Amino acid sequence: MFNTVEIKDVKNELGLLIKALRKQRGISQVEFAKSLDVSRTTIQNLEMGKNFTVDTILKVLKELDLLEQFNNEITIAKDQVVNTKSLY
Amino acid sequence: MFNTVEIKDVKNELGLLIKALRKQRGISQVEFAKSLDVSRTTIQNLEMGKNFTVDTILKVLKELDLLEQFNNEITIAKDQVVNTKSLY
DNA sequence: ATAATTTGACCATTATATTGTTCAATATAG
DNA sequence: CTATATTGAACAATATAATGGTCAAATTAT
Repeated sequence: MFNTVEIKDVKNELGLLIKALRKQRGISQVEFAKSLDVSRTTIQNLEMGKNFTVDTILKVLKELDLLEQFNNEITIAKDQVVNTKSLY
Repeated sequence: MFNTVEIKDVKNELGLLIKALRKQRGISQVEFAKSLDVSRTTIQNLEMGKNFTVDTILKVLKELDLLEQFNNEITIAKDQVVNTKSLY
């Protein structure tokens, strides 16, 4: 009835997205790892849905030129929450 | 000239966003930590811009009822990349 | 004002992410 | 087809995130 998404599933989807973006650039895990200055094991775990740190995913976003956009979105979201005093 | 966003800055902004969302709910770090089944130290580090794992941030999103939406967005993004064969 | 709560900081221990490596299976190139 | 490159898996060692605790400063309530 209620389709509750599991954290495990989200990590799997996230891994598949990163893998797809990497393949889109036509580079191997080894090359990708080098450009992020992390080990291939880290990339592999990330793509296979294992747990990992925000540092790793942010390095990925930076390499894919998505870091600035991501930062803008969370900054805007933050400012909205901060500046919106509840009226009740 | 080029305003390059640092990973450190993004973690800071992310921490401030989580903190703002928690305050919006009017709950303390202790209460928030309990509802996520993590320690207060983890919440504090997260809010103070330290490094943390995706498991932690996904627990936050789940508690804030944002996990399903986040999952949808990355799934759609993934499918777009996978199904878009380059025409060149 | 004081009392109570919350938060930032620090510390030691435990849990686990990261690293570097090897190997077999798979995919890609020749 | 064969040769090469890539990937998934497993492992031990290292780095570091998570935990549980204390304390002082700051915030909030009374």
